[in-house]
Amino acid sequence: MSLIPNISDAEWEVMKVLWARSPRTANEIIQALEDHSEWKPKTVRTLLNRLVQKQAAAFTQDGKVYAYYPLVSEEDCVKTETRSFLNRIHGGAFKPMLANFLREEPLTAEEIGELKKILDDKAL
Amino acid sequence: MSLIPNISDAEWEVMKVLWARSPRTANEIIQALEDHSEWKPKTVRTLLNRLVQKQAAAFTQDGKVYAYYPLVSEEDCVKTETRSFLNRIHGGAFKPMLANFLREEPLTAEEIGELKKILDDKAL
DNA sequence: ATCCTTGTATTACATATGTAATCCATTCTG
DNA sequence: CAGAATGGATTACATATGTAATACAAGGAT
Repeated sequence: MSLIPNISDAEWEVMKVLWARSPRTANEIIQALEDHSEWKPKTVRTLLNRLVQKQAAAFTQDGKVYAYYPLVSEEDCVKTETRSFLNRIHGGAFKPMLANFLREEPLTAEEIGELKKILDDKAL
Repeated sequence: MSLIPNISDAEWEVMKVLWARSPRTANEIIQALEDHSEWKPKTVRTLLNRLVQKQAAAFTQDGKVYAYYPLVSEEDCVKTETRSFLNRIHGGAFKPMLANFLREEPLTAEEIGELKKILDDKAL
């Protein structure tokens, strides 16, 4: 039942890069993050180290260079985070949150259709 | 555009008590929390102080006793937290998260019906 | 062989958070 | 009035997190 470690906001950004493609060297990851963040290379390296410590990621060594890859799947992490979000905010109840957000969020007709289809499938 | 302060997990529990009914004295809040937490009274007082500092709550003084009340609405906080959750986990996109969870979560037929109704209303 | 470069390892430091304990002032009790 | 109890104010302390800088070691350049 592989426990998913807590992954902080900043770490999550790094994981997203790893999930998108891996393994990747530290420099590749730094590059990938330079686009949508202001992080200094050293910062990204710190985050990578922490992810390794937490066993959310690992690396293989090629010469002196490390290539990182995720140890936990995005799907599992998303599930874990969502569950903890639900527990925190909505006392664990899924439906109220959903109802709330279905009302709040702008959705296209098409999206609404897709969601209804999912519900239909589920109702079987 | 009243900014919602960051409210930590522990603080959120306290806010829930305030949202449920307020104003309440520190002792009443401590009592209310004793049921579903292991917190020592001093811990709850610390959390109350932090919430006041963050301007998420305030108190009126009656003699030596403080009665606390929320300064931010549950609805606004839930919205803020959910948005930040979506940004963090799903890159801001609502529908994928929803689709994911509609599939994962156990929902009763009745709940599915309600959700579909919300979607129908929304489709208009 | 030495110096520079580059990647990694170690260290830094402020703020947030969880979880209280101690200090202080005021009020109740005897 | 003196001591105890009670409630608030201040202080504590470890871990997490954001955000790096500095130290070190191995390999390439001269």
